[in-house]
Amino acid sequence: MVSFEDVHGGKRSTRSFFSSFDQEENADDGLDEYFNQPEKKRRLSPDQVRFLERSFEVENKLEPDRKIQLAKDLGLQPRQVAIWFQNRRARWKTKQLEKDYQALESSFNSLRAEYDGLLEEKEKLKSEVLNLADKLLLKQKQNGNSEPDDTNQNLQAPPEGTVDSAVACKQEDLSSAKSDVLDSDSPRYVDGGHSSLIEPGDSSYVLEPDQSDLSQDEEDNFSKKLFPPPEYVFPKNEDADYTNPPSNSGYYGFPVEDHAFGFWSY
DNA sequence: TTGTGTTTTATTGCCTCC
DNA sequence: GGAGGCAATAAAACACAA
Repeated sequence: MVSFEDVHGGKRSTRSFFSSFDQEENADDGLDEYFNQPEKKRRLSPDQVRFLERSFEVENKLEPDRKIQLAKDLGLQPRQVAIWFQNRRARWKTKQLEKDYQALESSFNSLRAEYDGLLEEKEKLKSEVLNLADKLLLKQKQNGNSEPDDTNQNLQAPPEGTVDSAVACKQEDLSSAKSDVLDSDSPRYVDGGHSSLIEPGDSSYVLEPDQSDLSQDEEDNFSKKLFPPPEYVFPKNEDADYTNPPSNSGYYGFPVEDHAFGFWSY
């Protein structure tokens, strides 16, 4: 049992919401004023908040018995305790969403860098192929052989699109690699939520394929793979429930290191 | 002191579960 | 149908720059 009767400090009062008049405002002249004016909100004292925080760390849901006991210990109304826990869970969830967003953002950024590198490599290889084809043609002309035989034909520059198809295959690998990363590192959302994180029109939607090189079909496939629909990015996972903050009763829904509660600072 | 942005406490309305 | 949870929101309390 912890008493918070004497923790009032400074401007703050730790009186319970509906019992405040029984302390310093219980004089006759104060009663009328008390009942005629709507009660002002009063912040909890730092000690009360600390106590509630510790309790929240132990278990973020509030059973009726525990609520009553906490209210007794803190000199608050049970309803105030319930409200505090409700708001605290909401803050916890917001914080978790921020963390999730940051994780996804950094994953996206690294994939974008990888993609840019591959694009660059693709251009290099492409020009190398063209260069070699030119050399080959030149050699053939020098040999005075205006009609290349079958062997030489095989060495000629590839028909338009061949190189890009090869590159497209690479890009396919990249996009599957991307989904692999998201599969393994990203949190799962039961309802496929968070799909708005990366959307066309969003300022973060900057990753654009080199479409000039792709046929229409390839373009379609490419963008589908690079920007899969939300359910592809966040496959359903029965094990995850991101709607529920951690509780001691079992599943947390987030990686273990996210559940230390230590991140919450006041 | 005052204007403004942020945080905290509390309410409301809807939903789900028993 | 009641209890309890959540999202959205209001409003008081607080922090802080100008």
